[in-house]
Amino acid sequence: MDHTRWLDAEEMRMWTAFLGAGTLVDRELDLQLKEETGLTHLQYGIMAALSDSPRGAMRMTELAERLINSKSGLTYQVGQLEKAGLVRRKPCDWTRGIVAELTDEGRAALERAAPGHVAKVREVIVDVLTPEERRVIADALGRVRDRLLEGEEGTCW
Amino acid sequence: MDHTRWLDAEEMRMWTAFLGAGTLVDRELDLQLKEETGLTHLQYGIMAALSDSPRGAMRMTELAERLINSKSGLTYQVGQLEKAGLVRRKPCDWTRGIVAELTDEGRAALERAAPGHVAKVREVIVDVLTPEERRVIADALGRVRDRLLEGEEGTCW
DNA sequence: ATCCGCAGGTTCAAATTTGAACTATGAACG
DNA sequence: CGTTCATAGTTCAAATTTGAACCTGCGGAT
Repeated sequence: MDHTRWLDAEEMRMWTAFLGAGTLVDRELDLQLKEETGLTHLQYGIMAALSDSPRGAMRMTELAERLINSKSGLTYQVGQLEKAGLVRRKPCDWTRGIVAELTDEGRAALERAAPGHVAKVREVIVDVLTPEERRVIADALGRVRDRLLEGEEGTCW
Repeated sequence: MDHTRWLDAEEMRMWTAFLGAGTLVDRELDLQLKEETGLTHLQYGIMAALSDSPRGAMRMTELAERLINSKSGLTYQVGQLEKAGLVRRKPCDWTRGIVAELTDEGRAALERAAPGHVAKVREVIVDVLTPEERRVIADALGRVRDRLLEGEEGTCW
C-alpha cells in the first residue's frame, strides 16, 4: 500500500533550491550583521519590528508571532537587547501585558545597521532575481506562508 | 550620503514571503518528523543524504557541505544517530577520513519516515504551487543558492 | 465576594549550536 | 626516511533554543 506520491525531478529541483537558498541566505545575513553591527538576524528582526510598529513598541506575544519564534526565545533575546541598552521593557498602557520599546540608542543602532543589511539582502537575493521572478515568488511563497499561519491559529509555543 | 537603495513595496513583499515561508516550512517539517518518527529535520537530512549517496556512505565533510551545516554540528548529530543505532562510523577506504553509513536499522527507519515526510512537503509547499511557479522558483532560488555556494569556496566553518 | 480558567510572560533544565582550539594523519618534498 | 603542511574530525566551553512548568492578574460565572 504505497500510495506515496514521490517528488519528480522538477519538484525536487524546486524543493532543494528553496531549502538551500533559505539556509544560505539566512546564514549570510547573520554573518554580515554580526560582523558589521554585532547583532544577530533575530535581534535585528526584533528591533526592526519595533521600529515598524506605529507605537514604536510591541507586546512580547505580538513579537513572537510576527517573528515566528517561541515566547521563551523572545524573552531571552529581548533580555539581551535590554542588557545592551537597545530596548526597554515597560508595562503595557492600553492592555495588560508588557511591551518592548526601542531606546534612543536602539533606534540609532538600527539606523546604523539598516543600510548594510539592506545592501546585503539586495546582494544575495533581491538583485539576483528579475522583477518577474520576484513577483511570482512573492505570490507563491506568500501563499505558502499564509496557509501555514492560518493553520496555526491559537497555537502557542 | 545616503546611497541606500531601500526595498520598494514589491521587493519587500517578496523578501518577507521568502523569509516567512522559509521559517514556517522548516518548523512544520520539524514538528511532523519529530511527531511521527522522533527524528529532527536535520537528522532526516543526514540519513537521506547517506541513502542517496552511491556508496550509501559519506565523509563527514561532504555531509557538512551538502547539508550546509557546521562540522561540529554534524559531529554532534551523527553522534546522536550513532547512539540510536541508525548510523555507523567507519574509517574511509578510498581516502583518509571517516565515513558515516546507514545501518540496516537506519535504512528501515528512513523508509518508515519518508512517506510522511514527503506528504508533508507536498502539503505545505509543493502542492500549493502551480507547475509554473515551481519552475520559476527552482530557477530563481537555485541561482540564489548557487551564487552563495560559489562565494563560499574554501570557507570552512 | 470567591472560585475558575486562561492569557501573557517568565523561569528552568535539557538539548542543540557555535566557533575556536586541538589532534591526528596523509601528502609533498628534500 | 624525516620534516612540514594542509586537511579531516573532534572536543570543549559558551551562547542559544526548546518545551514544559510555573507565576500573575483579570474577567466572568456562581
